[in-house]
Amino acid sequence: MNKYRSHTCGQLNETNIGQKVKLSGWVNRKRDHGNLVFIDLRDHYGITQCVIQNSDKNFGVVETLKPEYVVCIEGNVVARDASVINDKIPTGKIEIVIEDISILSTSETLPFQVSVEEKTAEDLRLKYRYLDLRREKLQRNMKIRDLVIRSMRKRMWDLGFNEFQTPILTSTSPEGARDFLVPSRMHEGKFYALPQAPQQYKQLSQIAGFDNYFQIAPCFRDEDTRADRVFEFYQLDIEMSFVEQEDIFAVGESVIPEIFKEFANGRTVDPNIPRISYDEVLEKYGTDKPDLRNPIIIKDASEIFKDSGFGVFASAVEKGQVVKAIIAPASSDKPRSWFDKLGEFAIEIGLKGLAYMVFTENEVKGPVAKNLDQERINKIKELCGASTGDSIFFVCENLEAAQKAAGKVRIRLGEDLNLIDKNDFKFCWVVDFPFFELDSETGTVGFCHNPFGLNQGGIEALKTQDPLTIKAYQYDMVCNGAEICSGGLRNFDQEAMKIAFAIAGYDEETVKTKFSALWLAFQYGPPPTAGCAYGVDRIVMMLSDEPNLREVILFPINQKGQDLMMNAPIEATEKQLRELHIKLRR
RNA sequence: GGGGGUGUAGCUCAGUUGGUUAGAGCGCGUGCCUGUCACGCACGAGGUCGCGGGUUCGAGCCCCGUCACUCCCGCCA
Repeated sequence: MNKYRSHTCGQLNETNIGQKVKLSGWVNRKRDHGNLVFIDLRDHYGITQCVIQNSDKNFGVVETLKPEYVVCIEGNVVARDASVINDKIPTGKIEIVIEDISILSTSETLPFQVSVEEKTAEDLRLKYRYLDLRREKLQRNMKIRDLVIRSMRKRMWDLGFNEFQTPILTSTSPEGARDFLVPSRMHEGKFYALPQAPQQYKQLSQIAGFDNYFQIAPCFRDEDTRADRVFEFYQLDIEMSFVEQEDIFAVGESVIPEIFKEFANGRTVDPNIPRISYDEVLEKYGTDKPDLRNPIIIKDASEIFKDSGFGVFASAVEKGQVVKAIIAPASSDKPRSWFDKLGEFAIEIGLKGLAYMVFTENEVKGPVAKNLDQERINKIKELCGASTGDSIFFVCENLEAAQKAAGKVRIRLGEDLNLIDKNDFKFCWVVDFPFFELDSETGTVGFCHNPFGLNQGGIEALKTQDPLTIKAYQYDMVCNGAEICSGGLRNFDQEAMKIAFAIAGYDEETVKTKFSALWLAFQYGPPPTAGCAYGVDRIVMMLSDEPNLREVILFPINQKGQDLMMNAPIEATEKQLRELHIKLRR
């Protein structure tokens, strides 16, 4: 028995009755009955009730205890009388009769209660994060985080992958997010960058011949935060050699959905993981990260409205716009106000309004139906698979805007009509992302994703096709409407790269300097490689059923990127700045 | 950079149409209580109503400005 404990606070049960034990932990609660005091002693593992009578020599000490004092208690494990058994905790059948107690440390009055799971202001929780972490929910979440990461590593190792650590102090990368820069002391005027991802390193590891690489890799991006986006986060980063797209999928599918199953805790995991093209998800779900739990599928009704009596849509279609139809199952009995609210929602998301028709028992109601002949109404009904009791909403815009808006309406209807099973996980791979995209500000063509990605159709496509129609071997894994993985096959043909970079507006010299390491390495026998990266924090967030990343990160920053506990960021001293050759502009 | 929400006791919140001394639960303090487990009972302390200005006989409440936190858009290959 060590000085502090023989058992933990979650360990003792009937089998220990009669034993003399030693426990250490925090005073979760004290219930003082005057001549009888109960202490709920808490540690990471659980809570054990300790009791003392006024006849005992230590009674006075126990009476002075306050919440969150740390104490060491020695005593006998005794059975609780049947009438006072606590079924809520595993140790509820026994209690410790205190024979000796020492106070290891004391606590001031708390800024918020640890033993009560009550809503607490975010900044207060973050300032006293170590107190917040003592609470049951965060203890549980951090435990899940550990187990998930442990499971990831084990599964990757079992598949024959090696984990390597890539540098944190590295070089800035020209494309992508804003970098965090670290000034160099030894090289005046030069800066390191923290990695947005180990992208180039992992490709170089494959050029180095390490066939299967993975890493639980820290990544840093200096972009505004969100509930599901923070400055620093972890990826399960993967790169493989001599593989095709399906090989990457096979690895992902034998790791990620399996981990979801492992931590499902009563929830279900759909074993079917469809591959859906980028074009198709936009058409059917109006987003590149569809929530497949939502059964609504968007349909294109442009042809039906062409030359129809519904003038607004007919003329819009004539001008090249499209009409998207979104079915709202079993909604015909919704009050007028429900339809009005959806109209307001439509305006919020930038639409002029939301047309709809309602299929009731005897008639078709709603603003669209009045101006449409029966044949067209039937066609729409058939198109959407609608029947009596359903309604259909219509969005009319140019293609991209219509898809996006219809996607938002689809999500809204899914929530409103309670169509989503919150206890289910549904995955899919979104494949065939575009290789190039039009920069909305400059109007020029640029890379859609990794500039070293492989395009479909090879050099031939690069030379002959309209760049914006070229697809990439680029894919995302999506779960319940959240992107949890992104990856692609890599280009390893330097000739093709030159052409691709030229289309994106880079001359060879620029590529050579900006991506010097990869560019040089590609001259020395690069293998075909592919990879992807899974968002570890997001996966833990989903498995913990939390809406915010801060709930699954040990010491998170706030929305403004400050660590309220450590007080970061903070001004540097004159000496530090001098050493770093930095002069502040005031 | 833009939009929404919130800000009242240590914590979570209520506060009516602008009207007396701003309330509740928890926590905290004191006392009582031998079977509680969110113990109970009694008493008590505790307030720059985020901050600044304005309207008014009178502002927690109305108006203007500002700050903090949070959610979203932009941004995030």
